[in-house]
Amino acid sequence: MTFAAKPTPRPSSRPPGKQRLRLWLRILRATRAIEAELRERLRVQFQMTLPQFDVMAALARAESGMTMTELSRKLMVSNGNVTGIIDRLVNDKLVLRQAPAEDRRSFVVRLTPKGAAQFELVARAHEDWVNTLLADFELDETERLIGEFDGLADRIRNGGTRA
Amino acid sequence: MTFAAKPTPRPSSRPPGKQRLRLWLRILRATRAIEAELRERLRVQFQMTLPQFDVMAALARAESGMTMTELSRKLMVSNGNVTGIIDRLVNDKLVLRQAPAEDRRSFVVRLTPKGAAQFELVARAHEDWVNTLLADFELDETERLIGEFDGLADRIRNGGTRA
DNA sequence: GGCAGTTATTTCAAGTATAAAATATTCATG
DNA sequence: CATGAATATTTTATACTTGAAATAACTGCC
Repeated sequence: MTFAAKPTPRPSSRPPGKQRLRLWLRILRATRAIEAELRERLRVQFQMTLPQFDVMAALARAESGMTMTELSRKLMVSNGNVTGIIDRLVNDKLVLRQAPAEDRRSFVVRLTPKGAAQFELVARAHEDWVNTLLADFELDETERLIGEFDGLADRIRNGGTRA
Repeated sequence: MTFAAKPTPRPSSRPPGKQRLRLWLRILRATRAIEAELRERLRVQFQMTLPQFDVMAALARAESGMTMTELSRKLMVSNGNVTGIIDRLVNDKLVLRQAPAEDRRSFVVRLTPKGAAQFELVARAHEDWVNTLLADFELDETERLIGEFDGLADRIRNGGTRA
């Protein structure tokens, strides 16, 4: 049996390799490129911003609406931020706030019929765009990556609080 | 918010069109979680924003400085955006603009000695943070993912302009 | 030389983003 | 049932972000 043919410095005690950093930078660049592309298409074809679409997508999946805090956590943006996005969507009559009787601190936010109808349209296009943009990934490759990224966000969130 | 393990709805039975969308949403969430964590640590430990760090990182790698446009392309943010970030860094004496003699339209931006020294400090911490946050990925897994994400941003960018 | 077209940067308006403070409400507990 | 802690949202100040328009400077061509 032979050891590595490569001139590795020290296999056992590798210094904090830069590989994960390299991976992070690549993921970051790819994410930004995809977001830029989606943002541009949403703007040109549907006169809608990406955050607005994100909010509507979350609401479309929530049968009984969501509170501001739930939206904030789901989308991983600050709570103060959600206020402004919802304000504009309410202004455009795509979303409405309703006050639940049991807790007057909170609002439940949901899509209006107009909002739901418009979202259906946009969502179809959006899914196609993502399929095109990620066409590099074959089906089984996609499955494997889904597994590798699954729960990562939550682990980072929960692990990060103690450090 | 609860994160009950999903019942794994038999991947093969899902329409293939949705898989890439699912992958995209997971990548997006993970990226946002990592960015939030890095931003928080930069703020608390170094009183620095993430975009400012990104700019300094790009400059630290560029021996002879970069122009505004080069920075904008490298970081994939709009050109107008770079102006404000550089303004603040110049104000903090971490970066300086210098006018090249041959083209008076452009500036070359580079780190000051103070900026370079500070960046060294921050970069070490940043690398450790990323290593910790991406600790889920083993070395060979990391290598494979680097390969899969390599060039994706550029392909999206170049392919996206004509569509 | 003069002028059209391109390139580099800044400015602008609007929207997004954060953290922290302020408000309002609910809950637990004594 | 008072009151202090916790929760939900908005407000505020600052920073980031974009796309488009405005400036300024370079290039090529006649």
